[in-house]
Amino acid sequence: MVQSFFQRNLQFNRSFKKKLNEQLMKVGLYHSQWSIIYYLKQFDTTTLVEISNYLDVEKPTITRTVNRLEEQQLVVKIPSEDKRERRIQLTGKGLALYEEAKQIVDAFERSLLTGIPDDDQKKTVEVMQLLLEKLK
Amino acid sequence: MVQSFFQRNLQFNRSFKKKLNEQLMKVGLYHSQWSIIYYLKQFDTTTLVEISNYLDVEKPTITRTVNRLEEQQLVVKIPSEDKRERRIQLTGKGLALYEEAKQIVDAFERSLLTGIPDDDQKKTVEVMQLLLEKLK
DNA sequence: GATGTATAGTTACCTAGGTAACTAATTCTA
DNA sequence: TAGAATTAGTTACCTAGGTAACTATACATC
Repeated sequence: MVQSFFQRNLQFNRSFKKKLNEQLMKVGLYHSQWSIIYYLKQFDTTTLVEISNYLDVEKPTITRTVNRLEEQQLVVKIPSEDKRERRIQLTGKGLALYEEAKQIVDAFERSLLTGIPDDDQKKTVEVMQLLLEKLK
Repeated sequence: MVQSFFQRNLQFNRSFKKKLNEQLMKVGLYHSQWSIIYYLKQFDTTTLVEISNYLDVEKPTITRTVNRLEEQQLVVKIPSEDKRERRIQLTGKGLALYEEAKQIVDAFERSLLTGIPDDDQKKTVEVMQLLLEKLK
């Protein structure tokens, strides 16, 4: 049975998330938590809406994941001047975990990408980017 | 902020599933239900384990989705000689829905892929396939 | 033939995504 | 400036993925 372009992508994605979760288990994180921690590291303080826009994930999903990070004391929510929003920030513990997780994720991604020519990687990213734009 | 190869793939995948679900809503299906119906159409009768192996999705997930298809009377479970297994089959209603959904999915996928050169598509599939094998 | 192992499927429970509808605060506008 | 519209975030509830542990049947082996 021939698999369509998209079926293949769905399948790759399931496997990738599974293995990435396995790796991140070493530091007690899930991949969605990692995405948020990674974003927070780059931007110091941010809001739920900013995370939602950047990751293109709906707000309720982000709310839930951030709450779990807060329970683990990896982030704190700081009241803002605009009383609607609360600025989210990595704690010391969160920053330390970032460093640990970064090693793991980098090694994992490198191990997957080695042996795949740069041109092929670039072309694939181009195609994904184009498809993403067409979806919107 | 530069997005990694994999972050981009995760994002594309979220958007793709979202839009595919929107399309399939027209016939009251979710994309995971569609994957199973599509597989059943090709193989006439099959088992839960076969579906699980082919889609590379764990058994409990398949169990749940197949049960929902059964509730909608799109599939039936037929007792087998081997009393452990139950062979799963599309009903008439399921087959009719397959035809409807196929039109929708084909049109959706075509609209996304038009304008993307065949070579680029092929290269992308190659890369995904290679990455998938490396994951195992 | 009894016992141990493998297989099909289910149940319970976890995270990750979504939508709809809501509150509270802010901003826009007539 | 009062009222309308927008925005930040939350709550409730849906499907989709996962793991662990279980039952029942089948098969293998001693």
